[in-house]
Amino acid sequence: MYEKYVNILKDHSIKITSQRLEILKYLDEHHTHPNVEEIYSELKKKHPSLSRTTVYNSLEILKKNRIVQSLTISGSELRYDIEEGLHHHFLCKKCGAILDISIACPNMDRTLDGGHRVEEVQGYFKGICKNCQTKEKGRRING
Amino acid sequence: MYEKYVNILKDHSIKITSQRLEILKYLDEHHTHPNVEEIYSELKKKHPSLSRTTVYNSLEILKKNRIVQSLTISGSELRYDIEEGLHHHFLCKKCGAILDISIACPNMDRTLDGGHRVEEVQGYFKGICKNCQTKEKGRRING
DNA sequence: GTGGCTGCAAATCATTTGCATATAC
DNA sequence: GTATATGCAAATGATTTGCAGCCAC
Repeated sequence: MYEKYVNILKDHSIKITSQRLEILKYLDEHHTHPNVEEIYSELKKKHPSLSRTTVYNSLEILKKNRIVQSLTISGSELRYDIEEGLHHHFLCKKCGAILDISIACPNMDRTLDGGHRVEEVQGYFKGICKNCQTKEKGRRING
Repeated sequence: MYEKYVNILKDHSIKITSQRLEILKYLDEHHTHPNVEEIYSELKKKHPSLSRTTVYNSLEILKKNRIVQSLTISGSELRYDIEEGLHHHFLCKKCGAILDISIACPNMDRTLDGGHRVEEVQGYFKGICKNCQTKEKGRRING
């Protein structure tokens, strides 16, 4: 059950601990771009001794190994995401949901403006998601 | 001298105060994407009574009126930028500089993935800037 | 004249740090 | 057995809030 995650850690020569496995599993199973608090409080239910510090530490080492990435799209806290190929993100200003966006942006993967070497690319889109637009319409008197 | 900024505020029906004019002028004259602390400590020199709260408040009202935008690229604090047409940003992981990037990303200005309405777009690129690459080379024994 | 703005101090929230204990290898 | 990870509590840093006095309109 945890084999997949054990292997990921082994492949990167990261020491295997139950906390790291749980955090990795959580991110693999929840593509909701959770923040530290969400990961912490959710995992704390099953593993009451878990500390926030460990969540921070574990995410940091996973990030250094490019197994996860952190997003600054929300502005107030970091959000985490399993690395699964380049994709971008949409933040709904109404419900706060962060959604994966699959559009390709050309020109994103090379040297920029005369020589800046690019190592990471993140495209952030903000607006109102489909779902919240539907709700808006339903609430109005005249469509 | 402040006419330009007075007019910008007037155009948006924002009450004119010397603090707002100074902050707007600072952002117009410094395209370095400063954080609150930089704006505050720089302006404090000439206007010792200035408070951080006012810098926060002023930036907030300028942002609501789309005169400035805030960037989350640094991850630890907000950076501010005069709004001057869509452009993207590059963060140098070595020297911390944030540079304007002028490449155009197609597909960025429309409804996404079946209906999400996009109102803001920010493209963040991170890596090593041209200048820091030059320094790196100079420091090595063998090019 | 008054509602909105400024500036101060205290509060809040995410994250980091220091350190003693526990655990993977 | 030892270096590294965990967990706790305290510290830090950016931002927000509450509030009294001030100023633009």
